[in-house]
Amino acid sequence: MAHVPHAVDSSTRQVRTTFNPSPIGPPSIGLIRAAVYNWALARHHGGRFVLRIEDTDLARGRQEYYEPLLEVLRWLGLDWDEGPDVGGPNGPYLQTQRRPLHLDVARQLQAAGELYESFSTPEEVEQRNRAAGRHPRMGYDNADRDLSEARKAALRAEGRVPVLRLRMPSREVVYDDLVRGPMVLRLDATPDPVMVRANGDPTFTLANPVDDALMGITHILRGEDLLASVPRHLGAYLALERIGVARFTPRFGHISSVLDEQGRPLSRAVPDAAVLGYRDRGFLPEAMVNYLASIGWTHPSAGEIFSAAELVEAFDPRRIKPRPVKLDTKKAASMNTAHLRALDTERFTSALRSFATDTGVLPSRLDARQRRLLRRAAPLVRDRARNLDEAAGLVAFLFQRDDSISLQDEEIASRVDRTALRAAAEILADVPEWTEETLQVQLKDGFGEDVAFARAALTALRLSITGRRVTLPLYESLVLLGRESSLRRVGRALGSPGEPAPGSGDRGPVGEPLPPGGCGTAPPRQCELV
RNA sequence: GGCCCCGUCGUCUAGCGGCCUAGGACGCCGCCCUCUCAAGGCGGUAGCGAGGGUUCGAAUCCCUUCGGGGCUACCA
Repeated sequence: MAHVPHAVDSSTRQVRTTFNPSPIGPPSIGLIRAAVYNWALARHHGGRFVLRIEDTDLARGRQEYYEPLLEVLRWLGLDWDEGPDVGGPNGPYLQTQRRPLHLDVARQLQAAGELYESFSTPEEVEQRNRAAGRHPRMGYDNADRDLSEARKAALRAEGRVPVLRLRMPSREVVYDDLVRGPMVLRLDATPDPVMVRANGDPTFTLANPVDDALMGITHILRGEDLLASVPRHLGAYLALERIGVARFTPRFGHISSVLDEQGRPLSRAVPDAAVLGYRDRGFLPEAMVNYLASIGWTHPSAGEIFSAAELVEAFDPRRIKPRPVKLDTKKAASMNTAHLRALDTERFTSALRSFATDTGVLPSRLDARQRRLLRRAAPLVRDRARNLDEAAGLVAFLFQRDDSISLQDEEIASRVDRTALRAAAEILADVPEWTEETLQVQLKDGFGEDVAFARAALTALRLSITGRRVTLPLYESLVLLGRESSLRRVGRALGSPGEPAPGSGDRGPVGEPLPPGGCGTAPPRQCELV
């Protein structure tokens, strides 16, 4: 007979969701996607988002992965209401510190007869399965459920130490998955699971439900690999409810795994799996949240590009696709571009500035002139860079010293047509006023009808003032850089007297940051002092 | 072996019995813009795994089958 577990009524109970990662590797796409969903669910309902670190796997858990976990969540703006750093009334939030709690609950469970001592070793279980003609991988056969005290004493006398197993109820339940809908589960098809190991350690099957129960978690969105352990968890909650530790069974939702390009479950070895890597490659946090949420979830009306606020507003776990999804970094990149273009100048400038500072393209302190430069360049950059990394590259030339622009790169050097550049330099030298319009008119007039020559000259000009092939629009770049610096850079490219010739090799590398208060367009004297 | 999940263009996705000769996005291909690298604009390519039902009508419901994945631990 089917039995519906005590359901959570989200209309009367505050929604409390949780994210409980194990720090066993760099935070991955799949893992953080779960965080996004749980966070969005809590925020959607005006509930609480609880962070708990399941660091009990000492063998695999590493302290070095703990901090990156919090770092990712902070970067993405997935703020937690309870957990490490912020505390809360249901702590501690590090699972290793909750061991006394787990063991105390285990004692209560055992006293109530929910847990029993089991002496069978895995080898014995397998032997019994074979002997009985069952498949060896059938699992534990519940053989120790009703051992007499005398028998237990005898086994103990042999030096055996028992594990504590949960007595699974023999009944069917209708389990309604938050993302997959209802399914019928036979709880007794699952062998009685170990809750406390022989060495006294609690297992995940005990610790996880106990912690979630104690923390009042109402909804849990987790990986589909845990779908198979739902019966065990349901059994655990039923027992916890009976002894009064849990007041209800939370709702579970199982999200699919993320696959690599070949369709294999994403492993930590895949570089693109690491979320922080995207940040380092110039992703905007809002774009990352968008992409993460988009792995299997679609906004009902906003289209593919949506903000965190829109995600929260519309989030419904039933819209999460249950099927596995391949990682698509190109799609992620295009989303990032879309978010970048959507930024207003203010926000774009500050995003660019902090990224460029972190990557060393900009000095950590900008003077007023540099700030103005950055601000003026920002709108130009925003409409052509596809990510912050490119954006930083596009503005780099404005903050480099004139003598650090390198044309050494073969690829670049070969594109500099010296004759055409000389012609451009001559025109530039006589430009009456240094504005986009004037520059454009003068240069165009100067080149006459020869399109190929004009193209060569403009290319050479771009290369010599920026040292890069892909740049901001040329005339704007010249104006931004200023007459002095522009002419000096062109002169250097031509190898003017007194200046090192191209390829002479004594210039700093492209991208070399200026010292604080650098001198991109400052008077020559100051620059040469540096 | 058992239990469970999943299956629409290359990829992600819309679709929840007629609006679908299947829509969108990314990718890819092509074109346009251009006396500058880009960025951008426009267009094209391509899919309901298969077979049976149910129905006037199925991508949508049912069954079977094939394929992919998970679990079957004193890992989490």
